[in-house]
Amino acid sequence: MLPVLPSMSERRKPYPFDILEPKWQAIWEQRIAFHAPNPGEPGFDPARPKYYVLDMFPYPSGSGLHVGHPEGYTATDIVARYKRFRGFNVLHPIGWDAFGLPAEQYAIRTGQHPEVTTRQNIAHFKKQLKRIGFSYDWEREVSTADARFFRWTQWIFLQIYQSWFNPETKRAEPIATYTGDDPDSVRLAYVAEVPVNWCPELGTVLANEEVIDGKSEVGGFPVVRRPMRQWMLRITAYAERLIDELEPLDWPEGIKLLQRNWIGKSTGAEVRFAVAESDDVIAVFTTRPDTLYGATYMVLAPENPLVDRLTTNEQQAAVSAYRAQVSAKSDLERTDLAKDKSGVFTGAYAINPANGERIPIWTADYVLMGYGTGAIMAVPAHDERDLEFANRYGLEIREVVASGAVSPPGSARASRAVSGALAGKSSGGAADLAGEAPAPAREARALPRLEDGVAINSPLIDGLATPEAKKRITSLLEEKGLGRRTINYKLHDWLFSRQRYWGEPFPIVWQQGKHRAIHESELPLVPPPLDDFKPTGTGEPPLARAKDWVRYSDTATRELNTMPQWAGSCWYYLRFCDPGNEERFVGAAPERYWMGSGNDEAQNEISHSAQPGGVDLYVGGTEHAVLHLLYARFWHKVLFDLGHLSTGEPFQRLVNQGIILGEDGRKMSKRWGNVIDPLDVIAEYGADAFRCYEMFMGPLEQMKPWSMTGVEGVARFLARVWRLATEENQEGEWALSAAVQEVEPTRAHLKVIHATIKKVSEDIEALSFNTAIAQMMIFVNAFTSPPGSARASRAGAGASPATARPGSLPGGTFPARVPETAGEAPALPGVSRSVPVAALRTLLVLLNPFAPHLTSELWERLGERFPITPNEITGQPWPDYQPEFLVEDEVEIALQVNGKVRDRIMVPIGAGKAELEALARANPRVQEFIAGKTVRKVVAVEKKLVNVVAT
RNA sequence: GCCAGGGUGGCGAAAUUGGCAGACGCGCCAGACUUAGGAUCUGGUGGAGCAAUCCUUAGGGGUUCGAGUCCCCUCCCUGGUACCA
Repeated sequence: MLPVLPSMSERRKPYPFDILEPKWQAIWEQRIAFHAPNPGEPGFDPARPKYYVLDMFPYPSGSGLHVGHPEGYTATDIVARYKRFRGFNVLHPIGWDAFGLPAEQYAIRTGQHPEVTTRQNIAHFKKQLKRIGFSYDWEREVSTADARFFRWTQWIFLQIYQSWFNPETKRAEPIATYTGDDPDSVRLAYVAEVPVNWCPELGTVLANEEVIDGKSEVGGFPVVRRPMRQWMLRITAYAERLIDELEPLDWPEGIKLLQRNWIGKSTGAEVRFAVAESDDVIAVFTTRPDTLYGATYMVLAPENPLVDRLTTNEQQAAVSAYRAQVSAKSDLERTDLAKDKSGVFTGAYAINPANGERIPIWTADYVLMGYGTGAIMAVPAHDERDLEFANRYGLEIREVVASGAVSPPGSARASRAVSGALAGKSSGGAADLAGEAPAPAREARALPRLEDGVAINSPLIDGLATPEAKKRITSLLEEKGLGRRTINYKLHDWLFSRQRYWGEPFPIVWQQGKHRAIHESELPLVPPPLDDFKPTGTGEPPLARAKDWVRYSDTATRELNTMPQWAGSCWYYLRFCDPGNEERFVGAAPERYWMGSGNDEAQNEISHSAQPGGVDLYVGGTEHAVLHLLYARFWHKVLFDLGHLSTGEPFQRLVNQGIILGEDGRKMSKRWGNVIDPLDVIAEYGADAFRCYEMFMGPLEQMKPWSMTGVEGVARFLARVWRLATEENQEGEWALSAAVQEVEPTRAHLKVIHATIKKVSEDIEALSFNTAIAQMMIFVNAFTSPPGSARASRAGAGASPATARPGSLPGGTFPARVPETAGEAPALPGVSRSVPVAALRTLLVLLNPFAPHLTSELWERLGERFPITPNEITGQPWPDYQPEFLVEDEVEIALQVNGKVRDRIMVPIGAGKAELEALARANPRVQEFIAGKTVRKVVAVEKKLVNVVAT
C-alpha cells in the first residue's frame, strides 16, 4: 500500500502559511492589535511621537481588489509596522469611498439599492484586505456613504457656503464679515448657470467620464452642452495659495508641476478696446501687451454676449449661422478635431488704443468663453493661432517684435508718429531707429515669432526688450485707464453638483427662488428611499421623484442635486483622526495630535518644531495627482482659515505607486482576462509571499508587470527563513531546529547582520523595499549556505576575515590577493551550521514589516526554547546597527590601465594614495599592460581603484 | 503639438559625490539527493571567442584619467494634457 500522500497543492506548500497566517490574523483581530488610541484614551502614550500613514481609500467596486491595489497598501503597511517598532504612535486607517456612479448604474439596471451593493462590496474588499494581513486600525474604519460620516460632509459644505474669501486677508472668513450688499455673489459655494453634458436621448446629464468622443458611454447617443443651474465652489479664490503653499511639500516634483500647470497661472494685462461708433468696450486678456501695435483684429468667443450687440445687420445671418454650427459641436469636436480655424466677421470694428487704428472684430470658436474675458486681441505675427486664422481669412499681419540685441536702456524711446489714445500727452522724445535697427523685417524667418526680442513698429515702446516693453506699455495703459496688470488662471471654479441619487444631498432649501442653508441640527440629511433610480428624463435629478422628501415646507423645497464623489474624499483623512465623534467633524485634540506638528507634550522640544505636520505619508495612484489632491487641499485651507484645523496643508509627504501590469504586459482588465485576485495568489503562496513579492518587483513608483514565477521565488526565500529556524520531524511536523543555538555569531556573520540592519532601515525610510528584501535574502543565504560556498562568499559571510589571510606582511608591503576560484575558499574555523538565536531574532524583526505572519510565528516558537520578555515580536525595539562591525581591515581595489580593470588586489583599509600608486606600478598585470609605454599619470582613489594612464 | 517620467542580460531589476556595470530574484544549463520531482541542495549563467582578449547600460557626439550616472542631438515607450490668448 502506498502511504497516503498529501494532495498536490498541500505538498507544494514549502511552509505551513495556510495555518499560521489565519492564526495570526485571528490573534490580531481578537487583540485589536493595531488600534491606536487617541490622546486621553486608555493606552495612549503621550511620550511617543505620532506618525500618520495613509492610503488613498478605495472605491468598493463590484469586482474587488486586484493585485495592483495592494501595492501601495503594502508599502504603507510596512512603514506603519516599522514606525511602530521605532516607537511611534502610528495612525494607519482605511475606509471606503462609497458613494459613486457604478453602484447607481447597477441600481438602474437591477433595481438593487446602491446601499445594498455597496455594503456587499465593502464586505468583500474588507475580507481581501484582512487576508493580506494589513495592520489597519479597523476601529477607525469609515465609509463616506454612512450617515455618521456624510453628516459632516454636509456640515463642511455649510461652512463653505457660509463663508467668503476676503481678498484683503487672503483667507476664508464667515460671510458675516462681508460688508457688501450681495453676499451671494461672494460665497465660496454659489449657484451659477453652467453648461453640462446633456444627453437628450437618455434624458440625463452625464459626467465627463461618461462621455466618450462626444457620445454617451451608454448607448452612444449624442451629447450636447446645455446650461443648467449648478452649485459651484470658488476654488479659484485659492489659486494663488494652492500654488504657493505647494512649494515646501515633500511631493514628487512632477506632481507639483502637474498641479501648477493645472492651476495655470499667467501674468499679463487686461486691455480695453473701444468699439468704433459705439459705447461698447471689449476687454481682452493678453500675456503680451508689448505686441499691442501688432493687434490687427479682434476675436470674440461665439458665446460672448457682445457678439449679439456688435454684429451689423449685414453680417447678422452669417454670424447666426456660425454660432448655430458651433453650438452643435461637442467640446471635443471643437478642440481636438478643429484643426482648421473658422470664424465670421461681425461687421464691427474696434479701435486699437495704441495707434487709433480701426481693426475688424471677428467671432471664432478658437477663442474660448471660459478663459480670460472670452475675447482676444489677435496678433498674428506673434501668435500661432492668430497667424493661422489671419492666413486663412487674409487678415493683416504686422511684426512688432524683432530679434537682435537689446538696445541699451534709454537709447530708444517713444516715437512721435502716434495717434492712438495712448499717445495723447504721453512723454517721449522720439528716437529714430531706422538707421541702427538691424532691418529685422528683411530677415527671412518663419512667423510667428514667439520668443522675446525687441519691440519694433511700436512707437511708444520701440527698442525696448520684451520684458521692459510689457511693463512700459502696461503702465501707460494704466495711466490712461485703458488697461491694467492682471493675472489669469486656467483653473475654473469647481462644478460641485451632480444630477445623481447616490451622493450626499445638499443641506440647502429653496424658497421664493432663493437658496438658504438648513440648520446644522437637521443633519445628517439622508437621501430619501427610492426604488426607481433611472433618470427622470427631464434633466431633473432622481431625487425629484421623492416628492414628500422634496417638500421641505409649504413654501420651501429641497435642493435636488447631490454632491460629487470627491466630497467625501476631500476630508476623510481628517475623520480618521476621530471617527466616532458625534459632536464635531473631528475633535480638536485628536486633530491637533495626528495632523499637528507634534504631540502636545512634546511641542516644546526642538526636534518637533521642524516637523511640518499633516499626514506624514500619503500613498496612492497618479490618477489622483490633480483633482483629488487639489480639491482636498482647497477644503483643508478653508477649514484651516475658519479655525477648525491646525495646519494649512493636509498631506506633507506624497508618493505615487506605479501601475502593476498583467503577466502579458498589458493593463489589468477584464477585457484582457489578465486580472489577478490577491486571494488566489495567497491561496497558493501565502500572504507574506504576496506582500514581499509586491515589494520585490521593483521600485514602488514604477510601472511593472506581474509574474507568478516571481512570487514563487520570493516564497522560496520565505521558506528558507522558515527552515533556518525549523526542521521537519518524524511525524512530518515542523519543530524548532536544533541548529538554533545560543552562540556568538562569527565576525563574518556579524558583518552581514549589521549590514542588513543598516540597509533595511535606510531602505524602508526611502521606500526602497525591493533592495531591502534583496539584502535580507543575502542575510539568509549567508546563514543557510555552507561556509565557503559561493553563495556565502558573495554574501560576505564565507570569506575569510583579514586576520585569517596568510601572507599578510607587516611593514607596508601588501601582496596581491590570489584570485579566489570557486570552492577554494577555506572554511573558517569555528563556523558551523549553527544559527545564533540573536541573529535569527534580528532577522525576524527586520523582516516582520514585510512578512508579519511568518516572523510572528517563528518568534513565538523561539520563545519556547529561549524565553524572552515580552515574548511578542511587536514588543521588540528595532535593532540598531553598529558601524564597527561593518568596517573591514582590508578592501579590494581595482587596478586599471587606461581605464580598464587589469587586476584587483586587497589592501589595508588605510592605504594612502602613494601606497596605492606604488602597489599599482609594482603589479605584474599592470606592468604587462604598460610595458613599452610611458606612464603619463596615475590616479589613485582610496578604497576604490588606481588608474594608470600610459601611452 | 506641449509637459512629465522612462529605455541596463532571456525576464523583474541593482549600482554613495562620476570610480570594479549587472547585487538580489526569475528563467536556463549541469550536478547531488531521489522510485519520482514543478521539492531541496551545489556549481554555472551579459555577448563574441578554444584562448589571450575584445565588445556591452536605446543610438550618435562631447566633457573627463575614468560616464549607466554630467552636457548636446536623435530615436522609441508610458502617463498627462489639448487652441488657456
